[in-house]
Amino acid sequence: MKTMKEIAKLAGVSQSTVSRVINNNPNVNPEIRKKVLKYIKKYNYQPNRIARSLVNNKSYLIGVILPQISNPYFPQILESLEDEANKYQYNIVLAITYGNLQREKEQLAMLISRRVDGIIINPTKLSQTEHIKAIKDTLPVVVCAQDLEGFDYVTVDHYLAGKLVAKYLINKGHINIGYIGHLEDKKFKGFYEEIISNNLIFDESNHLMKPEEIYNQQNNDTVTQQYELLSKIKNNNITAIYTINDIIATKLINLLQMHKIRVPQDVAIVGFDNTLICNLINPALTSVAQPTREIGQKSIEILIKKIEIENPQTSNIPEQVSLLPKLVERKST
Amino acid sequence: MKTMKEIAKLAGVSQSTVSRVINNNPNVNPEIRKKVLKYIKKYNYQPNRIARSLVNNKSYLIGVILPQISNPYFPQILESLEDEANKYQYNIVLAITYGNLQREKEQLAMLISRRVDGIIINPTKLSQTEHIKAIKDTLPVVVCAQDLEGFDYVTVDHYLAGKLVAKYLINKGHINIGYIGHLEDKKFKGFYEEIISNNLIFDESNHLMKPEEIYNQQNNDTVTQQYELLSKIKNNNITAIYTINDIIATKLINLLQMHKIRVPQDVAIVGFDNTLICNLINPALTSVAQPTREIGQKSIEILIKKIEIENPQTSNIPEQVSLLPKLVERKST
DNA sequence: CTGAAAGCGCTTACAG
DNA sequence: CTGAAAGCGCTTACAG
Repeated sequence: MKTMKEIAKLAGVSQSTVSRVINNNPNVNPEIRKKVLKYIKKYNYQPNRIARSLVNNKSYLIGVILPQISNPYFPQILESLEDEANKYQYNIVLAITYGNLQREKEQLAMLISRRVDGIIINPTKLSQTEHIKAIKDTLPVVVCAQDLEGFDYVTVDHYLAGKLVAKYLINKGHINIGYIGHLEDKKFKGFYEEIISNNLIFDESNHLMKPEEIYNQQNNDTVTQQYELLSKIKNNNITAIYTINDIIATKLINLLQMHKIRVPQDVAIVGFDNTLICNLINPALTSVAQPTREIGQKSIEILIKKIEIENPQTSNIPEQVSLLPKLVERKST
Repeated sequence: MKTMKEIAKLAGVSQSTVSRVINNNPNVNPEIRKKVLKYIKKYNYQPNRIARSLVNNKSYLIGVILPQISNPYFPQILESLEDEANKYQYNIVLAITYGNLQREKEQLAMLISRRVDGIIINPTKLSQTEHIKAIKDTLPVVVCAQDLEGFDYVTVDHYLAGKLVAKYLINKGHINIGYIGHLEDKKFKGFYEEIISNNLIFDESNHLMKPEEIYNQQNNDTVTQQYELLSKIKNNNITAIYTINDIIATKLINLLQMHKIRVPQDVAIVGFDNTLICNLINPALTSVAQPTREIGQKSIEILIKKIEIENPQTSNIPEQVSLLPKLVERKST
């Protein structure tokens, strides 16, 4: 691979001039520009962006840290991040943590060492983020698809999503609605408050189980305590169930059908994430869609705004965006 | 962020010495090393890898070019690539082409300009690869999850996979087996030859349709000419169908069930890729598993071997690895 | 419009 | 064991 110096020599000009041609600096004699371009083309010269980064103190690289990408939800976001970053001439260095906090720290150090211009992160553990906080005054950081106080973030509004599901099901006439998920989840909070504000009841008997009791994400295995679940549904006259993701919802539908409980006639089911699974199963699954494309786009937009701003101190108020969820209705409700 | 020069000044030593400490060069007085390390820790100094890359002419970056990652198959491979690269201290720059050849060329130029040490690519169009060939004498390239003559590659053996499916179905007693896919596909070639070598028949009536006739990958839409398909199956007494991916297989199962054709009693179905969908639908889908983890690992291993070899000319024979497919039997057959 | 020179933050012979 | 110096491939004032 030729260097700029070699191209300069071949064209009989100085390195400065070649640099000016490469960077479209108008102060170049058109004749000379043409000659230089000829040699650039002839040797298929590509300027070394590493050298350029060193001079400009800017890598045009964005580090993206994700816990995993085998769940179909993250690839959608990653694709959107990559696509949007490209529009601004940035590229993505991918760092996966596999749910391991130590690895997240190492990946963070690696990205800093590589002098990425900014970082997009979906934190591995929302309760342990000191190491991320520690760098955010040095390097722009945007939290993606999670809301984390003190940070810039872009996420779907989980609280509203919960409300949306409750409203929809109540509107359909359901008065006794079950939930499979964690009670601390904001997806639940909005759901719960909507139920209560409609003078309906949600107590322990409506909290059917935790997600890990029906499906083990690690080894992809079903671990249901079936009979407990089924009796809870029957004994409490549950007619609709809100689940925290499409996989859980699908496992649930299979289980119910196996026991001759019809979906949606006996029990309606709502999933979350609106993955491609929804259209593949029978009945097709009603699910809450996250605007993954917008999440990716907005994350990049905010990050690049922070990168290219002159004095970072002025904009100390974090930009926090909660996008609207959308309920996609299908046959399961 | 501090520089090496500043750390040197603080520690009262030369920059060379700090460099030696950073690089674990044994020729450093233990006392001095300790002192230098103290300042490195104190200021949380991280050496600038961009500068290092410029000196060493080595970026420890691998470019990965994929057509997309929203299909659940690619993330598995990408995860494996990232994980394996990390073990060798390399990181991944992600480049997605979205099935666009022009974009593939741009991404390739970008990666060259960034001076990645090597490229892993799943080509967007197998019929148009001149631009990839053009760079492979300059930069190590490994083709991933495809077999492309003239290149190093790592893939599952599609031919064997086809044979495997045919053998399995014939062994189950099926004598009239349908296929949904393209006839040029190697997945079909092995399948076909196995059928023929068992003195069974495969003619036009067994080629049920092309994949794009049952499912449009672009807009995620079902476009079946249902009646044509159903009558082909009935009129020809097809009792088993081999499809080229799990999504098509699932669409097919839904269609059959809608028309009261039972799976597997009336028609057995085999998918391809063994994605998470297989366990979610009813009946669970028998599918050909690709060893995605091994594909990723082996791709990185070969690439890094090529990167770190002294004279690239000697190893002009491309390394081509075809890994064994595995048939995962479930309820659909 | 053009070129010589300094400098980005490192590594690495070389001399001592 | 240590430091001064050259150099990696660029960009960018500066002088002309």
